[in-house]
Parts: sequence; structure tokens; C-alpha cells
Amino acid sequence: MGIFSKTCEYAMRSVFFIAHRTSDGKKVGIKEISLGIDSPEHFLAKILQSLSKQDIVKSAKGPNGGFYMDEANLKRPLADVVKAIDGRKIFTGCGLGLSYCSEINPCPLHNDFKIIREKITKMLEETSIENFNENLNLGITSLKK
Amino acid sequence: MGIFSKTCEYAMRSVFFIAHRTSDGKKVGIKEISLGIDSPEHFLAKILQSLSKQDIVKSAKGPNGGFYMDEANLKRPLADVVKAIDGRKIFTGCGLGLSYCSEINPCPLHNDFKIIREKITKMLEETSIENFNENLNLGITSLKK
DNA sequence: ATAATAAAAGATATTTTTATCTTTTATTAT
DNA sequence: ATAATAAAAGATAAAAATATCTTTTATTAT
Repeated sequence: MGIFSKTCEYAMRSVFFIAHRTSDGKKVGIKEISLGIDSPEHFLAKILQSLSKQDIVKSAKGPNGGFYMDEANLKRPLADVVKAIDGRKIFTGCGLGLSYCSEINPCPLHNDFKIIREKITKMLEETSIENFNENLNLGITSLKK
Repeated sequence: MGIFSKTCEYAMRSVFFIAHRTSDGKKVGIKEISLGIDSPEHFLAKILQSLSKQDIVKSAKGPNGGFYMDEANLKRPLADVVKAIDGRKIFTGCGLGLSYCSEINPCPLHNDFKIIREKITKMLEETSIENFNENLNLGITSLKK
């Protein structure tokens, strides 16, 4: 297990992929996405259904249909994707899993962990999907094998 | 899901608890530990068996038996507990779950994520169980509800 | 030696996550 | 209108994580 669930990893990869592939205004189908990000097709379908409902991505049925993103979607922070799939635990949860843990009643890891949580939050909240996508479009970063 | 698996959370909590409770040279039993850290008893037993095999904690069977830690155990970094249970993924893994991701072939999150991984690694490697335990002994931090 | 204690080990069960397969619905082009 | 397309939705399955219960082994005190 990494920082994010596997489901969330697929979600982020697919969002980057969709953003990358539809900058020309076209749409991209699930088969192509799952191939492009190396994920199981039907499992990804579920994930994208969820992301679509939560307005992280847009979708259209029928011929020439597929997934795409509008300007508002692209401007959303990556944090929204993470929250949509994994919830808020990574932003607020205690490192030891203690629900009562807080500033007044800190667990042994609390202070160190707080700094890490803040870094993660900052990284995910302060950068939009569009931002992350920039380097992808420039070929500096990659989703491929 | 947080940063660590639930199993790993129990492991860390139990290690802190054992360190805290056996500073007087005594041992502490599994029932008391599971009560003290609010974990399922038999599940924790499995975890402690594993930690014991990996020499993170010591154990003794029979009357007056239980779990304890020696000086060497206490001096180990918390990272050893995490590695023993969750493996090395959190220290080295890609945020998007891409196995090929590296400095030469970075994923979109790579550079931001690297910084976070380094912070986590630093926090877990550079502080011993004993260190974390200090504040616990002073009553500054807590494992209790 | 025997009984009591406590961890180790083994077996099984439950829950959650991840994955697959099938049917339905909406949309488009003919 | 009809057929083709592609996502949505529903049903089921497999794998992994978490949890529980029982039996065995080692140790201690009597």
C-alpha cells in the first residue's frame, strides 16, 4: 500500500491521461484510457463513473462519446480527485489511526506527522490538474511504461 | 486508508505501549497491550509474533512472561517497525503507483512526491522508538482514548 | 511431576478492496 | 426508425486485509 489506494492511483492517472489526450477538444474512450494508464478496463469504468458523478471529469455516451474535461475541471486541484476516491483521511487523519488525536491530545507522532500532512495537502491543494498536465504535455513527465 | 495500514498502526501503537510500560524492566501481556491501544487481541497477537520474529520486540512465554524491549530494540528507528509490517513502499514507491517511475522517467507527481517521501523517511529513520517514547513517558503525548 | 500461565501457531471467518462480466441506457449516424 | 457506439449500471468473483477462535508449546511456580 502506498500513500493512496490503488483505486485512487488509477483515478489520478486517468485524470492526467484524459486531460492530456483531450486538450484538442476531442474525447477519449475507456478502452484507450485503460490501455494508456495500464489499468483493468471495467474497474476503471467504475472509477470514472464515480469521478463523472462528482464532476471531476465529463462524459458523453454514444458514438464519438467518451471522457473529457472542461476548463473548470482542469482547474480543480488534484486534491479533489483524492478526496473523491480516498476521502479526507490523508489530509486530516492521525498517523497512528487514533481518532481522538489532536493538538490538545497529541499522539507520539502528532507533531512530526502534522508537518507531513501539511506538505501533502499543500502539494495536492495548490496545484491544479492542469498544472500537473503541463509537464506531461511537454514530454517532461510520463504515464507510460 | 491512511499513510500506514491498520496493521502497521497497531504495530506502532503497541511498540510505543510496550516501551512505555516496560521501562521498569517488567513485561506486559497481550491482553493489557490490546486493551491499552484499543486493538483486537488476537489480531495484535499475530502482529507481535511477527515483530518478535523480526527482533523489534522481545517476548517470553509462561508465567511472568509477556512482551518487552531491550536497549537495542528501543534504539531502533520507527522506520524498522514500518518496514517490518508495510514494507518499503512508503519510502520508495511512486505516488501514482508506477513501477518504472524514476528520476529519468518521472511521473507527473514525481518531484513533489519525492520531497514528501524524504520527509517521511527522515521522520521515521532519524527518530528512535525511545525518542518517541520520551514525550509519552512525560505525559506530553498519549495513546489513550 | 503437575498445574497454571502466556505466547506461538494453526485454522477459519469476515470485511474491504480490487477485478470481471453482463445488461441497460443514451446518443449518434445512417 | 434502425443499427452501431460508448458510457452507466448491475451482478458476481477473486484477492487482500482484518478479525476471531482453538490448539500447541514453552516456562514458571507449586
